[in-house]
Amino acid sequence: MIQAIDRAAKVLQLLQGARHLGISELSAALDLPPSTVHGIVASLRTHGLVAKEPHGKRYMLGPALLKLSNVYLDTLDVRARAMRWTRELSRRTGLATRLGAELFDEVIIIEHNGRPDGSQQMPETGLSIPAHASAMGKVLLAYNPTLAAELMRKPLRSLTGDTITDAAVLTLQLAQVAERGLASEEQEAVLGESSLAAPVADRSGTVIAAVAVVLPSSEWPPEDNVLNVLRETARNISRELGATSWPPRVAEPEDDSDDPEVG
Amino acid sequence: MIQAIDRAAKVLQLLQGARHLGISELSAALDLPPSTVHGIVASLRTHGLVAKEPHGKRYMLGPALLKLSNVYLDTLDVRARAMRWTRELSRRTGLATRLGAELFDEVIIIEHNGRPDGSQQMPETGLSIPAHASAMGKVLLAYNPTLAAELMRKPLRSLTGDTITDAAVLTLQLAQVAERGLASEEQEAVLGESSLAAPVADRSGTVIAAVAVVLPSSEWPPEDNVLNVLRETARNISRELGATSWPPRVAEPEDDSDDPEVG
DNA sequence: GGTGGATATTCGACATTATCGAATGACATT
DNA sequence: AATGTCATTCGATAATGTCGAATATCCACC
Repeated sequence: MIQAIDRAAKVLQLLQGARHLGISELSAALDLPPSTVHGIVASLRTHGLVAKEPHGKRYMLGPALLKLSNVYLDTLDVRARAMRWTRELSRRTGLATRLGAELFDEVIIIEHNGRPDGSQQMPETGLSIPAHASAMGKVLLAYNPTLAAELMRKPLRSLTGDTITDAAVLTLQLAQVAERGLASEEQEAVLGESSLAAPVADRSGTVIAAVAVVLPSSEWPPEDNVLNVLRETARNISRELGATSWPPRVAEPEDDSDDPEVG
Repeated sequence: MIQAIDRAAKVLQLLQGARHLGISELSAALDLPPSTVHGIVASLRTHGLVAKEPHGKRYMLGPALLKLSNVYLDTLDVRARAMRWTRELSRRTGLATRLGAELFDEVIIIEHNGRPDGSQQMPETGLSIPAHASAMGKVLLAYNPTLAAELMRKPLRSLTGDTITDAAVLTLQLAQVAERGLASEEQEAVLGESSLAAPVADRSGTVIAAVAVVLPSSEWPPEDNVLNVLRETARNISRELGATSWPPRVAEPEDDSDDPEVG
């Protein structure tokens, strides 16, 4: 781990959390001298990863991140392949759909289709949700025991009254998810919103993403039809990626322990 | 400039261009030993800024960038304030609209509204266009001589047959843009697509963004009405940001020479 | 199915490199 | 107008990242 890069990344993370920070604030948060932080920020700035506030002296995230992120999305094979299927899923169920990938202890939405009812909806691509509070997250965790173990080393943060905060309960659910090839969540992340997710596997059988349908809790539980169409969608995407069987098998915990590969 | 951070940023840039690269390819591109590059990539990877291909040994951009970029967009005051105005602009003109910010020698689209005709259109947020080939870019350059000078130090890349590649011609246009408070571009970036842009200023009178309408070249030139509504939109956004006059004045070249602040 | 080549990865000594503290400069606030 | 806060610059020190050789791993070809 290269120290300077680690510190630079931490600066980005801090700005991600606080939006606007001055050198002294960063300096305090990182427990580093202001001059050191200044050097780091200046370096990030020359690459557009950080920008100075128009007239204040605080710093914020920079525009280069937007460009990088756009390329990131383009790079994702799953996303390109999944798009037509998630659109169809949305059409056939009348529900909003999501495609999510793992980002440490969160799920990040890499594709989103609003409900096809024409109502004005916020695009959700780029949002991230704590994995343990999300149906997609449960899917990703269920098929990746290493990740699940890592996640449960810290206490589970509560987002609503219904968020699972007990590791034992979560573990139990994950086992069921792996068995059924389907995860659900009722108002565990957002009040009034529930979801259902299924695993997407690639050629090697590794689960690399999750598809989900999102529905108002007032419409819970969903019809069997929704479950079937969701499953079918996950299987179709997986097949298009070269997976031979579905639902996939749970990966063996790797001896090579650190963070799992993402794609 | 901290060396390690500079190199890390270059790795991100390379991955932005090539999507998938192995250590040896990066090593060759950066002219650094593989072990050094490996260390850099490993550091970026622990922060999710870079990810390993699911089963290959090459690397790609990581999901953390998507999250950062989402926060970046949320951070932008201009964007939040401009949204209702650009939507109205789109509605009143029947055209696609964009809001753009400066990213070195490019303009990056930070907000996009498709044509309100209901046709299927690709979201453009996050796309970047060489500044000299874009109406928004011309606006940003016209009000920032330092940036314009910097940009013309390298030859201007041609994107279509109509792209301005002659610095003298561009300089002339920029002067006109600053005078009129309006820039235009006919198929200089994309064949069949032309656009018109106006400056957005903040409280201090600094031009921090540009609004644009995009129209098929077949509909060129636009009606006077479009020009007026565009101007009105730019003025309204600027006023909402606290600008007192519009169009803004051209900033004096700063003695403090390096890259201008972005917001 | 076995072998060879290429590529990624690990490790430790060295010297380059980033770090830090003090001094300066800019700003805002009283 | 003066004082405090904060960002920024600069140069010496030693901690840090860099590099090359050795090893492991993966692929492709035979």
